[in-house]
Formats: sequence, structure tokens, C-alpha cells
Amino acid sequence: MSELTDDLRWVRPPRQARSQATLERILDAAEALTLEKSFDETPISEIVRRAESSVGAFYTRFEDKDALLNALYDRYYEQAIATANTALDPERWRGAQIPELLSEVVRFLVEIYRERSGLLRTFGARGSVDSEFKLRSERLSDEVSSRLAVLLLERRDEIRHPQPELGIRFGFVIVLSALDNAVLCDEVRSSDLSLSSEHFAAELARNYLAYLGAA
Amino acid sequence: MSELTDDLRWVRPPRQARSQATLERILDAAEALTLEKSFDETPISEIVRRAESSVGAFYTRFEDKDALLNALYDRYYEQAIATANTALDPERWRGAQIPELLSEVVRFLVEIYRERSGLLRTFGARGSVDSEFKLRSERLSDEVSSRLAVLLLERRDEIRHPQPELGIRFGFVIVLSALDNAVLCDEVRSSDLSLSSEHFAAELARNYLAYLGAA
DNA sequence: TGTACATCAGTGAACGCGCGTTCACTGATGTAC
DNA sequence: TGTACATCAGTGAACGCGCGTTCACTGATGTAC
Repeated sequence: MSELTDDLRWVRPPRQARSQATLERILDAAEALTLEKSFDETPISEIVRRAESSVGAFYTRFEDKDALLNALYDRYYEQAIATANTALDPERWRGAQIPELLSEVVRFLVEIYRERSGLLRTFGARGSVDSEFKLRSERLSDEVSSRLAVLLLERRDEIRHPQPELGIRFGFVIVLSALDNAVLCDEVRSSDLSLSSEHFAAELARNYLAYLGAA
Repeated sequence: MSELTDDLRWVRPPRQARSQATLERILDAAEALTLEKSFDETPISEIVRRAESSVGAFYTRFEDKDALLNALYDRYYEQAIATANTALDPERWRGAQIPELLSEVVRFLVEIYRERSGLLRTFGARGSVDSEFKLRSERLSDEVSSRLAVLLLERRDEIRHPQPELGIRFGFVIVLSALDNAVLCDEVRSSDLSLSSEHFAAELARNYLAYLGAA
């Protein structure tokens, strides 16, 4: 429903299976190219070449180049929300304490940031220039933050931060900031320190736990 | 000395006071414009108009537009190092304990990030696309991190993190990541939470202290 | 089941705008004697 | 102290490249009867 509405906003809906496939190839090609250079530096001609499509076909699906970026974001958003819903399902964590929970969640986030580093860098770059886009992309982290907050507030007695709700939100923003920053480096190599992903995730989780006073 | 060498790399040295003044007006104009839009979106023509100079004058100082960005960074680097040297002078903090020290330092960083948000956003955007530039800009945070590490290691007994040196470095990276991220929003409004600068600084310091185990 | 027609999908050459860069020129400053 | 000349600094119109976008056209798919 909202998926349909969103899609209509950025892509002209395909009417045939053929054009649906073309659309997906274009999205995939564009996402793949985010690993090589910035979105701005990637001409449409290159995207469609990699997608084995053509410039004209591009414009039958998209209003302009901007719409492609937004469509990429929409696709990522849907996937991320779905993932968050299963990963942060309260059932799944029944009986777990905060340290275990946050260690797992942070480890998982690190993995996602690694897999999608190109996309996330692209969204970050765009957000730093286009405040409307920035707001849209913050909706995603707000959603995830809310789901996490539910889990943590069920364990409120483990938290010593004077304002648990604030601590949860702020601590999560910090975790995402660190990840965003790490993603700017080739491979998640945790900025100037040379930590493995595992070690990076462990220290990041330690940071969040210590800040919440839940260690 | 190194200032001269660096300068020579990015700007053709002025021989007359007049051209020195022009150079500074161009740098100032470019920095001022970083508050309005991204560097890429700001044409040279607009920069020189604001500097009350001309396109030709620009090219007698700079090889190309890129050199201007690098010159802006060099200027910022010099200033930042000088500031760090006085702000983190061990004499200045004699007798202070870690909580006081870090609270002040973080507060100070927040202030700087607010004042120079346009520049820092510009450097961040460039760093996310140009890994050589990213390396150069990491040199600055490494330098500051080292000076801070000296102060904190003098107070090693206050730190409960199992690897104090690592904790200091990593915690500082996290603080800078959060600041970088905050700077992307109009005014430092601490991401999606609406905290005042003071409150933001306080929570960020709390985070660092808790992570180090020095609270 | 075939035929006619409408709509969808795709092609790629050509267009045009924006902006970085060049260049031919004028004026200002410094230097030699 | 003045004059001649060299170099530095500045001007802004014109150029040209890259890339987003358009468009006239061909081919594929769906639909009506």
C-alpha cells in the first residue's frame, strides 16, 4: 500500500514483466556502481550500460536521475524495515539480557553496513546536501531506534542511565554515526584504528552498554 | 616551513600584498559559501563574485578548483593544530581529573564544529569520495587524538577500560563521528533528538567517560 | 484462431545547459641604472 | 629622483567538455471482435 504510493512517487510503474525486469536491472546496476564511485560521478549512460539497457529505457521508468536515487532509497528502506521487524521481534529476545542483546544487534548492524557500504555512503552524501532527503533517511533510523527502544525498555531495570529513554535514543544515534563514519573508509576498518569487524563491533557494543550503564 | 611547502603545493605564492589580500578574500568567500551549498554546487564565478575578485585572478592563484578546496583544508589544519596545542597543553590541565577534562574538551569541540560546520561538512563530503583527501583529513584527528592521549594516559589510573590506549583512541573517533554526523544537520541539533548544544555535549562526554570507565 | 490496432518498451543519436578553464589584453608594482 | 622595462595581478568574454534529457523512430506485447 504505502509501498505502492512510494513507488509511484519515484518510478513510473512497469506494466509488463519485461519492463519490471529492466527496472530491477537498472536499480541493481546503480547500487553496484555505488561501490566504485559517487552517484554524481556516475553517468546514466554508465548505469544503463551495466544494466544492459539504454538511456531511453531509463527515462521511461524514471522522471530524472534524482528519481533513481530515491527509488534506491525506497527499496533499501523496505528491506531494512523488514529486516528490523524480524531481527528485533521481542519474541526472539525473550529471556535475553541487555549485554547479549546489544552485542548481537551491533554485530548485525556492522555486517549490514559492510554489505551495503556503497549505498549507505551514497545516501549519506546526498543527505549532507539535501535536507529533505536527510529527513527521509532519518525516518529509517527512527523506526529502527523505536523497535530497539521497546526491547530495551522492557529491561529498564538493567539501565543505570538517569534517563533511559534518552540514553537509548542517543546511544543508538552514536552507534549509527560511528558506522556511517566507518563506512566512508574502504571496507569497514573502523576509521584510523585497524580493528577487525568483530573487534570494532565489540568495542562499539561496549561503548553503548557503558553509556547506558548496562554492562 | 611545512606551511610554506604545503602552501606551494596548492596555491601559487603571492608576490605582492595585493594578491595576498585577494587570496584571503577568495578563501574567506569560499568558506562562507560552504554554509549555503555544497562545494560542487558552488561555481567559481560565485566565489569570486563574493570575494570581489574575478575568475582570471582566481586562476593566477590556483591551479584549478580542486586546489582551492585543498588550500581551505590547509588553512583549517594550521588553525586547528595551533588551537589543539594550546587547548591540550598539559600545563593547562595540571590537577584536573578526567571527567572535568573530557567535559571541557567535548564542549569545546562542539563549539568548533558549530562555528565551522560548513567547512567540516565540505571536508566530509570530499573525504567520502576522495580517499586521498580522506587520509589527509584523518591526519588532523590523529594529531589531536595523540595530544589528548597524552593527557589521559597521565591519568591512566582513572581508566577502567581494559586497554586504555585503544579506549582513548576509539572513544575519540566515536566522539568525532557523532560530531561529524551532527554537523550534517542544520545547526548542531544532535541528529533526530532535539538537544541543546550544551546537553548534546554533556551526553557525548558522558558517553566517552562511561566507555573509558572513568566516570 | 486470426487479424487490426493501441499501448508499452526500448533505442541511441542529437541537443543544450552549466561550469571549469583559457586567453588576449589592461593596469599596477617593483627594479635597474 | 626619474625613466625604462620586466614581472605581477587582474579582467571578463569566449571556449569546450561532460552529461542529463529529449525525441523520432522501431519492435514487442496486449486486446477487441
